[in-house]
Amino acid sequence: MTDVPVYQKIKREMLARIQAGEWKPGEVIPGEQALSESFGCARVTVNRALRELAEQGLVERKRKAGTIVAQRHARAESFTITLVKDEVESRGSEYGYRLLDRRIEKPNASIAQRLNIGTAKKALHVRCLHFADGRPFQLEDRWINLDVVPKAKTEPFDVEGPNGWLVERVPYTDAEHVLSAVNATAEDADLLGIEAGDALFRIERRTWLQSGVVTTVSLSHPGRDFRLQSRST
Amino acid sequence: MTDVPVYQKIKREMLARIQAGEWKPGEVIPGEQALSESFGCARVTVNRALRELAEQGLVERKRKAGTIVAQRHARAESFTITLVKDEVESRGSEYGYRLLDRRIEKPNASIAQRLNIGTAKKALHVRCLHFADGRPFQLEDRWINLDVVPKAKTEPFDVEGPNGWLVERVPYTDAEHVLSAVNATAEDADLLGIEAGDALFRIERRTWLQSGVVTTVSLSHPGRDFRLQSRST
DNA sequence: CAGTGGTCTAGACCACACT
DNA sequence: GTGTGGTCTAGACCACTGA
Repeated sequence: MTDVPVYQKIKREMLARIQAGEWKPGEVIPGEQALSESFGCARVTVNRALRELAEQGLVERKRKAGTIVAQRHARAESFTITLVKDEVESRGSEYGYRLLDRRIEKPNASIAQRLNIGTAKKALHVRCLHFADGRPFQLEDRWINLDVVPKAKTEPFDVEGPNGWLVERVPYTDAEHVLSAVNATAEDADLLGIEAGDALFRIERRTWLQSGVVTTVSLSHPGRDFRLQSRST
Repeated sequence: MTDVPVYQKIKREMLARIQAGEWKPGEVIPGEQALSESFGCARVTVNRALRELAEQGLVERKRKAGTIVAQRHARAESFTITLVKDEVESRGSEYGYRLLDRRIEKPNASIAQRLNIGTAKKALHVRCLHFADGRPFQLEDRWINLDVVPKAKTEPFDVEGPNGWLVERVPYTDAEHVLSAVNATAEDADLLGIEAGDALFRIERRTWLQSGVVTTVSLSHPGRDFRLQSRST
């Protein structure tokens, strides 16, 4: 009963103080030193509690300035984005894959900008479909920067999607994700076996290796089959 | 240049080993004790590196069994879900609010289940609109459990939305979020000033205070105006 | 039962950012 | 300058869980 870790107790206590209005948004709260004394524990323990609250977006920390209660009531929620194959199989469905096209071509201005290369430069463009029990589950439209991943040049991607291939072979240091809802174009609908205009849940991802963009991809899922879920405490 | 924290260097090194195939998925990696010796640092430092990798979903840790490289290539991505008002204002737009209806009524079976109350029990049902520069930005459809939040019974919600009201007054211990893409119904479209069938980005949230459900809400945004973004390293 | 990770402590040094 | 958070260490105890 009482073997809840000390740093968690402290987190709860501090949460309670924030919610009780004892510590107001924008206000500086006592320093780690002072808190550790009042809680009767080591400073590192208070530090961990505060660090986790900061990760969750409830407080903001700055050296010298101290820790302040976050102005905006925002909490960071964590969603797990899995590889399609795992996602499909975790639902108990059979995974399927089909390559649509694979071309080395010049990207348009928008894609070139996303890849951070010139429009004169060619890149690898792959489009493919992922199935769950034979039903289209995800439409993948990907561009790969051949400067960063030259070995992709000779990879046919006919039996394995570029997603898994990249994950297993190319490391990345940074990632960006954008989630959105869009209406399916006629082409999207045709490929996904749905009606034009149906809602799509789209995940756009870009990954970097140091300062170079590795790949940028758009993953579209029929809205009725896809959702992202998170649960936090 | 070289003042990167040790635990981060260790994280990178371990990431590299995983990506190089030196440590394979499902395989047990050396224990913290052994690693700290080989890295020439304290065990706590290795512990922090591994804890963070586990939070990101790259490894799984079990007592006694040790640490294994995660089977599924999954990474947890963190998205920040802000209060509508802050979201609108952070875009430099003017925030507006309008209450649509507020009733104390019996929920249908689905909602009753979500609130974890019987269908005979009444709950507070609030629907309202949030605007950005006069344009509908979010349609909120909320149910509040009056057993847990009795003081909501007398709150009119005519000038402030229930979202902000709850955040400031009612603490919660657990939260669940579900993100999805749906097509707007005729009613949704009418209220949001869009066409029926247009894609909506929907956030469904449920919060608990200990074991009781505080509230469940559906937040719908016109797809063309809304996206969630994350950036991680 | 025994090994592994989870947590805690007391003390320390340092970088940063405000004054 | 100087105080605050960021990080690190060496050593310790404990809970969990697989063998």
